Amino acid sequence: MGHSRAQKAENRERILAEAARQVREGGLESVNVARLMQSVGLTHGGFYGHFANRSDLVAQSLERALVDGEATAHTANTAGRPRRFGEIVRAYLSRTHRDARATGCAIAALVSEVGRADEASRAVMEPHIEAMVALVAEALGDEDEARAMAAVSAMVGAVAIARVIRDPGRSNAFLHNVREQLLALEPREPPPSR
Amino acid sequence: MGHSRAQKAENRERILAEAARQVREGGLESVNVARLMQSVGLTHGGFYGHFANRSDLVAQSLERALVDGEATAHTANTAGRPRRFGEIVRAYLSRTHRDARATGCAIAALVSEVGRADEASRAVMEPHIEAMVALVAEALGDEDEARAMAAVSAMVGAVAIARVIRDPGRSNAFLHNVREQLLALEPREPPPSR
DNA sequence: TGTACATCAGTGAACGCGCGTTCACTGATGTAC
DNA sequence: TGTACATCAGTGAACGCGCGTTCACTGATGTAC
Repeated sequence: MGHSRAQKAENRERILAEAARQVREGGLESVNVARLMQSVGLTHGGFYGHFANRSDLVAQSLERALVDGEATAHTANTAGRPRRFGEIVRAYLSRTHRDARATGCAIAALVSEVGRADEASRAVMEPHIEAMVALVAEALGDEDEARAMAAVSAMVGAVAIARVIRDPGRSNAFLHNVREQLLALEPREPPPSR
Repeated sequence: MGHSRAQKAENRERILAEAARQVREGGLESVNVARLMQSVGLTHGGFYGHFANRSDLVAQSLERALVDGEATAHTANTAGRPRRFGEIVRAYLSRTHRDARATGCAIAALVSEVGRADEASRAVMEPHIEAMVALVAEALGDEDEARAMAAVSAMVGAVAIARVIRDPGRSNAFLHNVREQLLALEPREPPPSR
């Protein structure tokens, strides 16, 4: 067995990345130390060499999920900021994103749960919400963030709701309708090109 | 101790109502049989005279939470349908509603959680989402539900997000901004009076 | 460059606690006569 | 209307399982000389 220092860092990394997936897939409470370690090919005892305890891990994996999710959710297939409003909306309100719970936006995956979590967890998610609002406001060319807040609420709400609706057709329709409504919002200053 | 049949029905009722509160306050997984029974003044053993098991209770209390929440969330201080769009939005996106997790809309309290729950739980929430969309569409005077879906997404998303934001001022501002944006949506056919 | 020892990442058995569930029991309710 | 018995709502001890956490141990890595 390779037990080098480099290996340790790499293992910690894999544990955290996997936890970030599991947290989005099953919620904060779904993370199980033994199962998590097993899914990374290690045994549960080693866990405490990487994290103080389960709750430490959960806090860190929430942050990680939020960071990882941002990339997937609105960058989809393009790269780098600043992005066009239409691109963000289309990526976020796509079927792909709806179906990619484990890798998609952690806000949509965990909002209602984090809303009743302890201050620490809320503090972790909060700046990511602000960042998303700022990103959307910028894409809209707005100086104040009012429209962006409404758009972000609608995006997060729609994806979360679309995941509840079992019939694929109706779920798609929901996503589609909200997407069209948002795309009708006009950027204030015309974006770089169109 | 009164153990009459009428008492039993009343007790079941109190257990369910309390579970519906707890489910919204702490999530589906937070319901604890012994604690629930204690909070209703009974002992845990008696629970199984009322429900098949914990998961049966959770399913029923989710439905109950959704029903109870509808009343509180958009009826606020008025009574009966159909309602004006502005009234619904103002009630839903109020600080009162944000702060009333245990008694407010169960969709906002539990969307992201139910989105990854089993088909049964999703089937319980789904018609309540449809009902909310229908209510809003009616209030908007829209024949199709596209705008209503966007409005519902924004309402649910905004309340869930506002519960994450710790600073009361910023949370209020978020709620306020989304509210104003939604109020700008014009009912198509003028409502009964204004 | 090689050897000896210390360090340390990971292992897996064991522990304890919380929690859902069962069950023999109690005492009141309800019913048959 | 009263008595005797059956029913049944609720009690609380006990059980078993899942799960977080600990810890003595192993064997490879890394370092001192």
